[in-house]
Amino acid sequence: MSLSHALLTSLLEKSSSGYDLARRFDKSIGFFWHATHQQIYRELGRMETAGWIASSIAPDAGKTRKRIYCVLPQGQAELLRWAAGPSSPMDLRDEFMVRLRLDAAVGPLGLARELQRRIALHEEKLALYRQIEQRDFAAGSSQARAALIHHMILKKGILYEENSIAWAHEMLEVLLLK
Amino acid sequence: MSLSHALLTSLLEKSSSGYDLARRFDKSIGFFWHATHQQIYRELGRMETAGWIASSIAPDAGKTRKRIYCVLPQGQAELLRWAAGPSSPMDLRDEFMVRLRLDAAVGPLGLARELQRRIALHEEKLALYRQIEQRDFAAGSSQARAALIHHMILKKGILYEENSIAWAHEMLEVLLLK
DNA sequence: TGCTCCATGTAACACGTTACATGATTGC
DNA sequence: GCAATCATGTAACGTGTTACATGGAGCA
Repeated sequence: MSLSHALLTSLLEKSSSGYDLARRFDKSIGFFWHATHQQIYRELGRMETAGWIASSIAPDAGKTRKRIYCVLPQGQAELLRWAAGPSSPMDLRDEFMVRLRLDAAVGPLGLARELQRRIALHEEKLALYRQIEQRDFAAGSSQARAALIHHMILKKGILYEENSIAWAHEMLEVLLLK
Repeated sequence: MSLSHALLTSLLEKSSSGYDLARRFDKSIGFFWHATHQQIYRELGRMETAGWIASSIAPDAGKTRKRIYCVLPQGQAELLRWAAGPSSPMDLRDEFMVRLRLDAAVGPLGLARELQRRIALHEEKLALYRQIEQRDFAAGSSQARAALIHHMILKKGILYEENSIAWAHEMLEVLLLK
């Protein structure tokens, strides 16, 4: 939808190379927005052409091609312009729901195993999020606006995982009924 | 990801024209998987070429081009093959989270209004889902396996909306702090 | 020497969105 | 006759995925 704006925001937080950006992205915004390195390099190229960002050879480049990207005033203006517009709520495109409908239509497909695998994945993510929460947002510490917002974003993820696990357990009972 | 399998499943539930499929899709699987009619016609063409489905002129076509698609044994086999594989859990790609990070980075952007708009959207959807629940899955009625599954899918949507609304209210407080 | 990680890229293709176009049917 | 809806399609473009390729740096 607007990967470019997500990348711009990440670059605004910290100028970095495409590679670093890819890794940071995976560990922050990437929790709810995955992007491959190919997408990222393509977008960086476009944004540089558009004059939103500029690149320079990294101080620690040596003989490598490493370059650092930073946001130009034009890029920042574009971000603010974008942020003022409406945002469409995400849709929950979940393959597993289709499989469930198929199961309902043609009879038991033995989806319980797959559902249990998914529960394990959700629990892994939840554990990770809670670990981050304890590390970065210790209970009782007074928090600045920015920290509060980051905490709320993380909480969104935590709620989603908890929600998914609870639902999956109930679903499992239905699948195991007979 | 596998729109084709979602469409196949929908066609298996009921053979229909591309247009009807698009409308039914929007009102069932489409609650958590939107597709435009262009995507649907394209996929139908591909699946017919692949021998998964067959089309015939609709009985009520008159002078129109209306055609009915139905799933062939090959298509059904493909569905079962697909259903046996692993399904990747969906990612929560939400633009608004990026806006929040931007707000945290550069200062208040006045996102409260937009958040309130989103709360209203979530509440609309929730009301719709609950209405469907009352209509199709009346409390206390004994339910067959298929109905139980459909009910659980709907519940997934209901939980998600409730979840989103609760989170959004908490988020709103943070945004309105100062 | 060979392995892994850092760092960037090309190419091809699949999937999703938007705009535009066409013609029949239905209801006012 | 006109508008809305039914029904299907083309074209162009933007986004996302997968496979493959290149070369430097650090380490055993």
